[in-house]
Amino acid sequence: MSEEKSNNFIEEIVEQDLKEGKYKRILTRFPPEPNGYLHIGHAKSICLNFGLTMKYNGDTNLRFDDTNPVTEDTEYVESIKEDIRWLGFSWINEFYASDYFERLHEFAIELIKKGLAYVDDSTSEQIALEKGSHTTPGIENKYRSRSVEENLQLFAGMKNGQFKEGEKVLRAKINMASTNMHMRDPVMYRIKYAYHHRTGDKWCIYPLYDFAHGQSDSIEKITHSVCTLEFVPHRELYDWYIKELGIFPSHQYEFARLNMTYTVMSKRKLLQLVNEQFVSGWDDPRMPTISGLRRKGYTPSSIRLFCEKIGIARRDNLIDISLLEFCIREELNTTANRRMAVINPVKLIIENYEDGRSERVTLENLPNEPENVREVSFGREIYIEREDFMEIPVKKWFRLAPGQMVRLKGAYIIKCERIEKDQSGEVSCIYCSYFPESKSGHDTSNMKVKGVIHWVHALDCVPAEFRLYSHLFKSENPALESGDFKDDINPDSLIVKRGVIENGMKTSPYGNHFQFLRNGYFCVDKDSKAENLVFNRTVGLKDSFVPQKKN
RNA sequence: UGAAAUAUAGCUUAAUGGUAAAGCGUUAAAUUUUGACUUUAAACAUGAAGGUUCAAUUCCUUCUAUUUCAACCA
Repeated sequence: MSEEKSNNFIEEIVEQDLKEGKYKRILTRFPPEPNGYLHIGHAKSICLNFGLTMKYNGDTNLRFDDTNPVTEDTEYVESIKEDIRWLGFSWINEFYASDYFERLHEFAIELIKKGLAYVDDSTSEQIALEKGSHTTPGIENKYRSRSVEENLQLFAGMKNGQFKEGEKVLRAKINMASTNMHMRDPVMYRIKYAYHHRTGDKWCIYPLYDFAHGQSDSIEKITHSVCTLEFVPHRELYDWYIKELGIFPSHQYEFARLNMTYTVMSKRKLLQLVNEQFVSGWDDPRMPTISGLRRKGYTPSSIRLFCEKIGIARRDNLIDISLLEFCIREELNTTANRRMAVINPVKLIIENYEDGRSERVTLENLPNEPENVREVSFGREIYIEREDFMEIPVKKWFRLAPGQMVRLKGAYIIKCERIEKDQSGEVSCIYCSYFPESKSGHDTSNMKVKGVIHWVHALDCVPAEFRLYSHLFKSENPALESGDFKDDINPDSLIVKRGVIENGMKTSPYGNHFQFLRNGYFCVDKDSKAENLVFNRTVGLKDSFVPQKKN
């Protein structure tokens, strides 16, 4: 009974290749650079790469693209592995581009010997200048015609530390007039006296992305090397190295990267938000990182569902963040236990309810599971949400207002008799009467009320901190804003509230998900302690109530 | 003044040389002890111009718009 889902264009290619017998088995790879945390855009790529080989019975390698020792770190390696596992995927091999430094070095020598690579003594500025522009071809410099022997000798010198950083590079000899800038004698190796997180001080020359990625794919015999659209112009070079080296022909296919409203996806910008402390860290719940979403209360399956829903194509896109929110609501609606929490409390006293009396009322943990219940304490003094009372109600106001009646969820119908205000004019207490025969489950009152509100017994509750998150940025596409993207940060992206919650929540461990009735889905934050419960709002409930103008 | 990629409802993704489909979002209504969920309904699309054709969103040409490309980053 599964609904037909059409293949995306990469699945079409894979099916075709399999059908034609081009490959017996496919192999993909996920190639992160360990210089930052994974974000929801990476999740799209992960779901694609691993999803492809799950669907077509192949394997996926995890390969760290660690060719730039100055920005990379093992902290990132560990977080990346954790995030992929958490998303529910497992790789068959864990590889590192640095595993291939020896091989890559041999490849470079091979190209020098073929007369296809040369050592250039120019400065980076000179090289950039000689590259020309989109409209003018580049020019060939004097080092381009060095002999094979000289190149071999100089490259050995580079490797052996005879030159300073920036003094020399190894370049491929391709075509300085190509319309593709990447083919104008791209740099293959540069000198860097930097400690590498895996190879230590063994090397002082490091290959660039283009000279490492395709060959790494080839060494691993990757059949389908999937990446994002910015790499389209690199494909010609990717193919060139593979062809000239005569190695296994991996193929590159590109899809459009994910963009999402009200957030940024560039690692550079995310790093800036962390470093400049606009957020508390990579796992701040406002970050679009996997770890941030996890802390905010997103589940692996909700993220996978999201990735499935956004699809794979080649056109630029800006996904509405409401789709992500839909995916987590849909799941949590069926799995998250209901609890009552009052985030912005105001006291309510039921004057005709005997002082000192209390009783237990029964509430469902999950709708549609009538057996699955808990008991909650009820009494004369309770807290309700400040927003559930309006002194001068708007039209179609179903909640509490002077003289108006409402049901307390799972308990009685009450009627607002009068209110009390403090010096500042704010409501400090709401006085009500209740109808004893209206008790939930035993209601003989025959009364009908439109509104049902949640509440917490004042004598049997615990204080709690609620962290209410909203969009990190004010505009839909912060990347498009001119000037500093940080000026667009939403000052209200985190609002901390102190309220109360029904008793019995003290021992909920980190990560547990709840629906706080009428307030939204929340999870226990890692900062939560028995003395100070902390809940993160994962996402609010849909709210179709739009206040009309006052009556 | 270059090259490449892309263009289907508000967003995302389908499909087809012959009635353009779905999810999200939006708007109504029903239901409801969560103004949630659920159910029902509604509105909204093939960038433009030519050409081939009985018939073009699909094929061809041109135009326009958007994105990407000149790091010793990936």
